[in-house]
Amino acid sequence: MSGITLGAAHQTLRDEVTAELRHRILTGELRQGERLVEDRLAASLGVSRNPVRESIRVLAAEGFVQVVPRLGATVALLSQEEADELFDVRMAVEGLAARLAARKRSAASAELLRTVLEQAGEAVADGRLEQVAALNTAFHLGIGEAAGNSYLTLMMKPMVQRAQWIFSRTAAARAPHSWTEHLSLYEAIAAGDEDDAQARAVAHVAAARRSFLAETGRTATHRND
Amino acid sequence: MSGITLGAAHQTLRDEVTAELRHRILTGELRQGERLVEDRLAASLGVSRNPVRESIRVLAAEGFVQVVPRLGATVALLSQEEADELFDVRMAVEGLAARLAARKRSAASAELLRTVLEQAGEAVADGRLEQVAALNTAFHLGIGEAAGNSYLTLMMKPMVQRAQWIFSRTAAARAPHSWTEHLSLYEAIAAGDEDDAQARAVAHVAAARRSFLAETGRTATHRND
DNA sequence: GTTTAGGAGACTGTATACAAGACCTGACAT
DNA sequence: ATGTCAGGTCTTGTATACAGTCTCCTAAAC
Repeated sequence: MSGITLGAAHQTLRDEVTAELRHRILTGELRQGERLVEDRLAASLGVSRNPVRESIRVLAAEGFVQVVPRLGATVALLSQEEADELFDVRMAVEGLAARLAARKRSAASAELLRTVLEQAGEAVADGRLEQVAALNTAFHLGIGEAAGNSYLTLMMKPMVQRAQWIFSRTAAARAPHSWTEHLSLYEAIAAGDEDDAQARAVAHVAAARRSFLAETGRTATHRND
Repeated sequence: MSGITLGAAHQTLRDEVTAELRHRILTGELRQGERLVEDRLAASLGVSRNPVRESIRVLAAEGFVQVVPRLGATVALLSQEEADELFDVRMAVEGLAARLAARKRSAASAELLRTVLEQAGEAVADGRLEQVAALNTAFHLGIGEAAGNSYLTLMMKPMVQRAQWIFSRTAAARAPHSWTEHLSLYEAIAAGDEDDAQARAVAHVAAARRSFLAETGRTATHRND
């Protein structure tokens, strides 16, 4: 009955399947545009089609999968334009998250972010790229949590994962630089400086965008006036 | 085999069920915290449990439903705090949408928005409140479309519907005023003035928040510095 | 009177079965 | 050579069946 052996923190097969499929998409094991055939996935995961179907619906709502009735599901296509579009949204949303986090200044959240920063420092030093990516996601989501806005949190989870998806395609060369920015963003939040926190979050995403555009070798068609 | 008779634009029962459940939640026919028992819903809709289950997963990802493994699904609770939180997110996201829409200035989108404004004027005059609400949603989503950012569009759909959900609980007294704001927002977008468009969108949401807080009789604990 | 074991009922989670639509192939007609 | 039509195969959509878990009620024990 098994075949998946992941976190084991989940209580239902459905959740494991969702996590596993999301993982396969994020890591590129399932490539963009690839067809998701329920039978095959069910067999490869050792479950029936039902959990798979429900997972696919969730992933579709999160934007990782595109479903066309009666034609099936495919891994969403993430064109350069769509990837670029995501940065616009992230600047707005993560900027807000940073501002609210700075406003709230929760001690527990600060503690969490500090821990993530610490672990990330080690992971970067050791060159554990996969873990760096995971910690990056954790940091951004941690800010979302710190904002203390439940809907924002709900929205940010797929958004940040989607961003990670984009970056998994490009090299992690920017990682050290990125964590410097994270640190100063954390400090702005901990200091309670809303404007500074928002500005740093926006700048961080903007820097990521520039890096992304540079690595993918595209000239910015984006109007930046 | 039927029981639902809605738009008929859908191709699968699952989509109809999702739309119907969402509708029942938005209209309050399914009340907050109410348990969603799969058997009962399936029977009441004349379908089997499968489409219902998949719908519930989608609605959970959209934030309308809360699912606890093995305990079942309930209509999400929308506390005053959470409702208030939503306004923060909307200001950020809809502000961005308005800015991008102004940047893009698509003729087709302008046409759509104009049509919605026109119909809304009539609906308000005739006092067709339900249609006013639907047109309100259409207008906001139309701006999302006009922004030409696919991820933003994906995100805005549940967000705007959630906002409508909140307002369905309060009187529609603000409607005429709201549509005046919509008009000027449309004009700013059509004129291509990004800053103005964003500002008007943010102001519109802020006005809605004030109205909401006033109607629900809460003093703003929100720090507005 | 309070507490706790146990069992019936209700509901969710998962699997399997069946129905219907979409696609591909190849033969046949034009 | 192109088109199109029939049949078969593959896949999705929906229904049904079964297993496991939670809840709640009852009754016995202290």
